[in-house]
Amino acid sequence: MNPDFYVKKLKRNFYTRDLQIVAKELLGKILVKKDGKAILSGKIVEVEAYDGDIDEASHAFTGKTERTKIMFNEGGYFYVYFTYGAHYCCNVVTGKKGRGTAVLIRAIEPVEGISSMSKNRFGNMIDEKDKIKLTNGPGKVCKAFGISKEHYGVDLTGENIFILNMPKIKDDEIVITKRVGIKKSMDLAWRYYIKNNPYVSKK
DNA sequence: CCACGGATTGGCT
DNA sequence: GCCAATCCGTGGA
Repeated sequence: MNPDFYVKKLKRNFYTRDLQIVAKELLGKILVKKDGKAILSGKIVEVEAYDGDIDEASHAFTGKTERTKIMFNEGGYFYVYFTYGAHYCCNVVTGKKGRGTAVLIRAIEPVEGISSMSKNRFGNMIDEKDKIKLTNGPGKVCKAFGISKEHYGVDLTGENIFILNMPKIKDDEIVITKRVGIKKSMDLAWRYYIKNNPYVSKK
């Protein structure tokens, strides 16, 4: 699908940088999950940044707890949480150890393993017209990729779940808005998505 | 110990 | 557009 020279796994030093930079640069990168022989992958098209220090909407805002402790690790780990009694959401931990920052992956454009994603989401193969519904939301991404609590704390520099490097999306192709679905710190414009991408969850 | 409510989704009015 | 579903982490008693 892509020339080999830029398709390679992101290393620790990508993730340990500043939250907002990592959030923005995650756009266009390819999330990969290996399930035995099966490979699920997709392009990250929408993210949100959460900062435990100054952001009341962040789960890390109240400090380190059993649920949030992975966010205080150095960047490059997976923070998976369960919400509304039904859905998992996945985040990429960023920054230096002790910072409590993470990037929520809100939407993905499927690349490989579309039939597996269909089964995970709907229990069977879907019509082409429904492909858009596979991964256009944070809960949907986790369902499609089969991500749940067992993936809490996974090291993204490992072999099971990782992200492939891709060329940076240009600034004029990135839309920056306020975040979605939160009731605190609503003024912060920490949501980033790829302009005109059909898999973005909301306009 | 117990009550509250959520970084959502999908179905119904 | 509105709202119920449905766990469980969190915080107050």
